[in-house]
Amino acid sequence: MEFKKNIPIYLQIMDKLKQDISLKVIEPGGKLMSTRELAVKLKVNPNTVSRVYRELESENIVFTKRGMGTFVVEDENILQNIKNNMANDIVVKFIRDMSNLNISPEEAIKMLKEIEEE
Amino acid sequence: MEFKKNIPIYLQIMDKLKQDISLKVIEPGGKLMSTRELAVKLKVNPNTVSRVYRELESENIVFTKRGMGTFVVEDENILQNIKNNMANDIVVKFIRDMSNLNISPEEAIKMLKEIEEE
Amino acid sequence: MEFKKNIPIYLQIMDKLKQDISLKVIEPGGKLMSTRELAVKLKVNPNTVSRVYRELESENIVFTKRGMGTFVVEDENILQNIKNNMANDIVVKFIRDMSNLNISPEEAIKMLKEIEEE
Amino acid sequence: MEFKKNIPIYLQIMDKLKQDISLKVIEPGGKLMSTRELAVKLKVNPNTVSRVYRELESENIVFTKRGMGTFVVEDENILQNIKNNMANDIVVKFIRDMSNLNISPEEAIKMLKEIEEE
DNA sequence: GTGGTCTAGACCACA
DNA sequence: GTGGTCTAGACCACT
Repeated sequence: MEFKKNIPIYLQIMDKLKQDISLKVIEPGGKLMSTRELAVKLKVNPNTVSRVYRELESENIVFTKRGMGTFVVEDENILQNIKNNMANDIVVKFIRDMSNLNISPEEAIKMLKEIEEE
Repeated sequence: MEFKKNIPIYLQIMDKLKQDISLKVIEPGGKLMSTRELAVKLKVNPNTVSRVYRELESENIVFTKRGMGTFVVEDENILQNIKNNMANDIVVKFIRDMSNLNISPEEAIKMLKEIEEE
Repeated sequence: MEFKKNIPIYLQIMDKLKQDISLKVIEPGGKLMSTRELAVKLKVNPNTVSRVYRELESENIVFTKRGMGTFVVEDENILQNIKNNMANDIVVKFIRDMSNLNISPEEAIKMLKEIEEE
Repeated sequence: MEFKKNIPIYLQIMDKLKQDISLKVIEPGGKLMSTRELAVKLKVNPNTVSRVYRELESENIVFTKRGMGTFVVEDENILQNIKNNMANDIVVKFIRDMSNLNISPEEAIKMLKEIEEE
């Protein structure tokens, strides 16, 4: 995994994990890699992974069992919502950004189709 | 103008000015407010505005005449491009963000239309 | 290092670093001194060094790893080009300056040889 | 006459006048345009031209007769030297700049010839 | 400890 | 009055 320059690494890792969870690459209730293990794999500082897990926990996406590791929650609804919320946020932001440029949603959709075809 | 917390103020001012320029709120060849004037208006430090003007100049959107002020370039093509580039960046980022969530452009467009109707 | 009066300090530091990098006094991929460290050494404000690093980054000569420091790029081609560009700029300026005085390149070269022998 | 961006206008005008004087476009003892006249012609602020004349006077290249105007000195030696001094300064600076890049005068001359041929 | 940003306030050259 | 540079010192996010 390569990291983009202008976005905090911990956020990039968080997003990747959220994707994996929402797409069930990691099963509900499944165990995440240990912070140390993941840090080695991604070549980042263990503190950075710690922060990722801490933030995911505060979003109720994972939980920690002392001495056991970190696990994905089993509540299907929560998992269901992760993807929806992320997508919704992105779409809303997109509409706002375009309207700031005086570009209507219809025009925006037209641009989307054009760029998609390239 | 109120500033978001997570984005550097100078970038937010830059974006606002780019919008104003691309929408011709500020005429091609027109003069921007002086650094001090804009700083007072936005309640930021003159240095921050200075940086904005410097970066806009390095993007060839404005130019400065020593002791005279800072002006929008007169080249219509460049101005045309500002808006296009900004819009393009937004659309590309949108497609990328959605595809990271395993959402196809078609689905994305569907969501766009739904949210628009709300 | 002593600074000339008429040239911005940050430009003088930039040029010195470019020299050091192009002459491989600082290795490709190597780490620059931290902003604070260099600021102390040169007896300038950390902000001034910060600006130097920012501008070098915008010229793709160095890059920064968040919280880690600032590093010389590893692309040998880019490094090759720094020296060539700097030298080329100097030569072109020289020719232009001399021709403004109605001195042909041939005469210029003659003067060069004379002065060199002194 | 168009002005370069990074060099003070008054210096650019000074250099142009020195050239004209050293190349005898303006005769020894001849009269310069009035500050006002030159300012209009160059589309610059009269203060700027004033400064040019003041600096030229302090270099003993011109002198002012109250109510009469500004004139080029008649001393041929001084005029002779203007060109030589300017050229010499340029050559010395060139050698210094190149040696900073670890480029010997011989290599510098080779580059000069190459660029000249382009 | 690292760079990034920001404020406050100063001085300068230029027009 | 204009932008450009610099210092001093602070706070922040990231590693």
